[in-house]
Amino acid sequence: MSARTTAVDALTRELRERVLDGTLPPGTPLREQRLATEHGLARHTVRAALRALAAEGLARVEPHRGVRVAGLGRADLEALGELRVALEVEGARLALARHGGRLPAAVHAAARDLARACRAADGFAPVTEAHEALHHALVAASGSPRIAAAHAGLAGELRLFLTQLRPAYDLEELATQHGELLRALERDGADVLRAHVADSTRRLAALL
Amino acid sequence: MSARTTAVDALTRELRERVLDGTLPPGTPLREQRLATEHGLARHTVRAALRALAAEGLARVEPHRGVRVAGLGRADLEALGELRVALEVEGARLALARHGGRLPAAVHAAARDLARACRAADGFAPVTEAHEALHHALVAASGSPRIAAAHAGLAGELRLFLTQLRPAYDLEELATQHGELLRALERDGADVLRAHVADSTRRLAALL
DNA sequence: GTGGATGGATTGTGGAACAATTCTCGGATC
DNA sequence: GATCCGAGAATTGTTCCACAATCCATCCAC
Repeated sequence: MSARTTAVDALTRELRERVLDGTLPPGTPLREQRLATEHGLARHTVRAALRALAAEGLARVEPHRGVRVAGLGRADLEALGELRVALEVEGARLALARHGGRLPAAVHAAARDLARACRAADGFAPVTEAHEALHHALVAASGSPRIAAAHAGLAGELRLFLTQLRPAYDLEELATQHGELLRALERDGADVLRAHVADSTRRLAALL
Repeated sequence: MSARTTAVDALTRELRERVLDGTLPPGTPLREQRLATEHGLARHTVRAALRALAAEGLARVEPHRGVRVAGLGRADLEALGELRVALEVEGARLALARHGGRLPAAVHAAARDLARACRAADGFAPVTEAHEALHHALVAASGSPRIAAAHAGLAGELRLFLTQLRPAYDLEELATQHGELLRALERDGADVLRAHVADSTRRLAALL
């Protein structure tokens, strides 16, 4: 029951939600005074929340000019994809090394969850969530907290792209494709992930 | 000439310096009121600077308990090393791919600078600086801004370890070792970096 | 000793104000 | 008409002060 959360955390969470669900489109200016009065908070609190949001890559702050919801371009998407490749490939490599060339049960479970979400087909959000969870489970299985943390920090940005682009995914294909991905990882090693992530980045870039 | 910088930036910079040169040893509590009066600033300003420092990994903030200079343990060092490997290996891979299997002139120049700094032997700082610059030049040559940015964000933390450990490096060896590293990269590909970084991490860990 | 009360220190937040900077827009100039 | 310019508005950066919430150390009762 305890509202075990600070005011700036609460505001950060709400703003993050609104950015990610598209209520606040990219480029929208986030004025301190306006947000403060709207939420019944002090400007300092709003400021802190805005900086936190910027640290997640969901907003950009220009000194003396305010902060606005982060916009996205093809270059940003590609750069983000390259960073994801770096983290996921090395994460997968460590995960495989730690578990004798196999992937741990948590990863396979995440793949099953994704398949289930694809079949259920009740909305887009559960699928992207399960997809994100699978990729993160893979990285988390590396046992490397910093790689996992860096990867988790990218989740928001990635979702920002997804909510903007609403890609036309074939859900059936998405499920089987990831099942095959896990098999290929255990058979051929971590590098097969490179093509997988690069391909999904390419698909998104095509929508820009 | 313009002091084209905000107060919080200035304080962040000063605190960063003091943390990195060892004036503020790990574990030192950074009290808001104390820093505010000492520097003639408002507590809010100090708070912002402390959050910025924490975002760089140089301080840790515990809610309602304040922030203190980041301490380091073996686990932290190893986790940092794994993240560096992820970024540097993929960065090097992209750099080689972009330049037809070679490394661009900027990287070779950085290696020469390192060799020069090692021979000059006037202090430790120039060597670690040149060493950092070489590794970053390698990653920057990837042309991937996000990978480069993530790598740059690790520089502070890495230096925090170095200033604490003062490893006994054979400077002659350091220079030749990195010259050989570049040759090996161009000959055998990016993966040779893994052993290089892992080895240097191991050396540091041995001092803990 | 163990298990609280209690008070001091520190962080979290609010409110108002002012300086510094950027933005806006109506004129003056060409 | 287009461009430059300056005054005022809007917004951010910062200070000061206050108070609630939380944590911490110490002392007391048992």
